[in-house]
Order: sequence, then structure tokens, then C-alpha cells
Amino acid sequence: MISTDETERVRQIAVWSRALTVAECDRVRAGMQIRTYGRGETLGAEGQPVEHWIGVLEGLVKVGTVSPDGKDITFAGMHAGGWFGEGSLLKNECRRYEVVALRPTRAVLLDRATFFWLYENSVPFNQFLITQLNERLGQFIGLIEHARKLDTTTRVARALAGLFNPVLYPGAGQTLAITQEELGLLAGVSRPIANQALRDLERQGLVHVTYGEVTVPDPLALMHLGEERQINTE
DNA sequence: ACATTAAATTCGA
DNA sequence: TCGAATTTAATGT
Repeated sequence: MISTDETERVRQIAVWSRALTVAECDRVRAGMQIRTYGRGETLGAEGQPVEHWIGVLEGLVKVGTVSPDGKDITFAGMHAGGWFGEGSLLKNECRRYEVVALRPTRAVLLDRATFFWLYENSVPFNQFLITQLNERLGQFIGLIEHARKLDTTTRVARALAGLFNPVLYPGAGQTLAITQEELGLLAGVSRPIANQALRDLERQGLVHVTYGEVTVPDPLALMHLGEERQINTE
């Protein structure tokens, strides 16, 4: 069970919770706990049973895997408002990816029993899940489609644009607190390369870089950098 | 890897 | 509690 002021914060980042009745909300609160993670700490290890659906309250986490040849592959970055783990929960399988905090992070954990109770009882919750899955699918299709010709600047642009997805991170503004090192970790490039890419993007007017944060006026333009045509993911 | 700049923290009044 | 001094963090090349 989480406290009342924590509930307030959870409501801010969990759009799906806003449509719940008071009774539903109480039940969900009872299945929640809040945990904090230090830099580099694991929120969920690859191959481990998945016991929770996790939402990021604050901080930054990286979802990815380490391939057999030792290459570190990042699938997505997550910040406040991002939820993950529903795929493994629904399929009742162990976690396919590792989830690591890139900076001190606070997250809310919803236990699997409550997750499934919502899944079976709440229409808004299911709508949220479907919307989120669909959004992710669109992003991955874009990734696969252009995986071949991704230069470093485009990779950084993608990683950054992903963090500005308005469906996955509702309520986020145009400015995100992220260091160039963190962005490099998400994009799979070194910090100096991330710096170079950001300056490149800034020259193109796609981003504005200030100390410890990046402003993106048009995330879609950033996401579709380098594409000749728009992909239809409907 | 190094030099520069920004921010956060400490410390003395 | 104010601001200067110091340390730590982030950036740019």
C-alpha cells in the first residue's frame, strides 16, 4: 500500500488510473509499492520471473539486452510516466530484457494479481495497454525499417525522440532533463559522439541543447529524420 | 584525454 | 541565512 501523497504522484504519471472509480483506486493502491533505485541498479533482470508492472515516477531507465557477443543493445529509454513489463506479465514468461536505472530513479510497482484484476475489470486500463502496445509497435517498425542506414546522428535522434513520445509519456513538456552521457547510453554511442550528434541536430534546428537538458520543439521531425517517406503503421 | 563551464555543496561569518 | 570558496558534474573539442 502506498501513502496518500504518493498516490497523488502516481495519478500524475498514470493516466490510466484517472478513469478508475474510488473503490478501484483503493484496490489498486493496495497492490502498489514504491521503490527507489540507485544509478546502475537493476529494476528487473533478464531471465527473472516478472512479478510487477512498473511505472517510472522519476529518473531514467534503460531497457535492453546484452547480445551473446557482448554488444549492449538498448531498445528504449524510459522516464517519468513510462510503464513496462506488461508483455512478460501477460505471457507469463520471464523477463526478456534487462532494465537498469541510468540515474537515481523512483518507480511504482504494481503486483501481478492487481495487474490482472485491472486487466479483467477495467476498460480504461485495457485501452491504455492497447494504445501503449500499438505505439511501441510503431516505434519498432520504424527502427527495423531503417536499421541499416542509421548513422550515429540518426540513432541519437531516434533515442531522443522516443523519450518525447506523447502517447508513452503524456504530460511531458518540450524539455527533458537528460545529460549527454545518458543519451549516449540510450543511443548506444559514446558521450562525445552524443555531443557531436546533438550539435548536428541543433544546427538543423531540431533540438535546443542547454546544460543538462534538451528541448525538442517537434519530436516527430526528430523521429523521422533521414526518412524519405512516411511509414504507415495503422 | 583534457580544458572549460555550470551547478551543487560547503563553510564562515 | 547569505555569499564566497570549493568540489563535483557536464560539456566541448
